[in-house]
Parts: sequence; structure tokens; C-alpha cells
Amino acid sequence: MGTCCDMRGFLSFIVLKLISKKNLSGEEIRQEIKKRKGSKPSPGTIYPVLKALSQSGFIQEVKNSGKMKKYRLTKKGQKELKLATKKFCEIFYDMKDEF
Amino acid sequence: MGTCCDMRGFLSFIVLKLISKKNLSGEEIRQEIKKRKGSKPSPGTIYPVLKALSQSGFIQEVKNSGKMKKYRLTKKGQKELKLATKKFCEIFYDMKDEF
DNA sequence: TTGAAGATATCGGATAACCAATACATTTAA
DNA sequence: TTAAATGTATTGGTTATCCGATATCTTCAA
Repeated sequence: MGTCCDMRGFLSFIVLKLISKKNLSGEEIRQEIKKRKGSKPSPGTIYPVLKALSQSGFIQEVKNSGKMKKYRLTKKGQKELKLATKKFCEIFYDMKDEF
Repeated sequence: MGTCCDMRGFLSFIVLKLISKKNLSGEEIRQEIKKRKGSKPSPGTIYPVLKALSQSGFIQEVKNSGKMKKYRLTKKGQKELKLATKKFCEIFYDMKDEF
């Protein structure tokens, strides 16, 4: 197993990516990540990330009737995601054949 | 810029991937990463990673005439890389279109 | 209006990634 | 044989990710 593939450092990246496709709440994000990764990030992990992304102006709360607090990507967040994606692809260049 | 795309946690993964393609020394790995990422991981970063991977039995020193100490992937390392790659792809599922 | 349930938020602490600086080893050139 | 150059290794300290536990807020049903 090893520690080769945990998500340190890429959590915010994934969160941005997920929110870019659909407005999501913290809980929904936790579930989506569980689907992919197997384990659900704890509340103490996900909410600070959302807060930080929010404070950086990358995401923004969106009003809705449901009981969950959803976020959307801001213009600034789009730019950041684009940049991060570019870097991601440069770093993981040779993974493109693996999907 | 943000901290969205640093390499925390994925350094060992990349190192495994690089070595899987070609036997490499620490210095060569540092250079390859610089090419991709922009910044060169410091000695204090890369050598402990190599040591850890070596102690886990994922990589192995390979004798050679040059002045650099090269590593190759072991059978165990191949397995680990395969597993990690699988997980990577599950997690970053939607990045496949970005390359 | 109150209580239960579910989502969100915060806190304290553990771990590991990472760097800068320094020390050690090996090769090659002089 | 020595010295420079280059690669390797270690140490100490910083930072950010992440979890578990606990607390707060919100919604809805009773």
C-alpha cells in the first residue's frame, strides 16, 4: 500500500475541479471524494479547505433553498483552476496514457 | 498562484514513475522534476524519498561505472506503481481530457 | 416551540513533505 | 597525491494536510 498516493496538497485542487463542474456543498464534496478515493475526508479536513478557498476568493457561497450551503467557482477561481490544471498536466505529463 | 498544486504526497509517486521508465540517480530525478515543475526539489527532499522507497523495497541501487548512484524499480515497486497509478486515475478521473 | 437529524465549523494534535545548510563520499583532473 | 567538482546524505526546523472529537448552526417534523 505505502503512502505513495495520498492526497496531500491536491485536495484543494480537486475541490476546485469538482465545484467547477457543479455547485457543491461540503457534504457533497465529501461524498464525491469517497466515491473516488475510497475514504471520506473528515469534516476537519474539508471545511477548512472550503474556508481557505473562499477566503482566497476562489469560491463563493451561493444562495439556495436546500439545507446545504453550496459553493460556486468565481472568476478568480476559474483562473486559478486553469493555472493549476496546466501545472498538473506538466507535472503528470506521462499519466495521460494511463486513463 | 496559491498552494493549489504543490506536490505534497505525490513526490514518491512521481519518482517511482520516472524510475520505472529509466534507471535514474537522485540528481537526474531532480533535473527531470525541475523540467516539469519549474523548481528543483532540494537534496533534503529527494534523498530521504529515495531512501524510503529503497527501504520499502520499491527501488534498488544498480551498479554502474558512472559517478552517479542509479536506481531501478523492483518487482515490488512495479506492483506498487501499478496500484498507485490505478488510484491516481480514479481520483483524478476527469483530468484525462486536460492533457 | 421544541427536538432530532444532518450539515457546517472549530480545535488540538499528529504526521509527513519540504527546504536550507551542512557534512560526507567519490570521481576526475591537475 | 592532492584539490576541485559533483553527487549523495543528514540534520533541524517550518508548514500544511489531515483526522478525531466536539461544538454550533439550520431545517424540518412532531
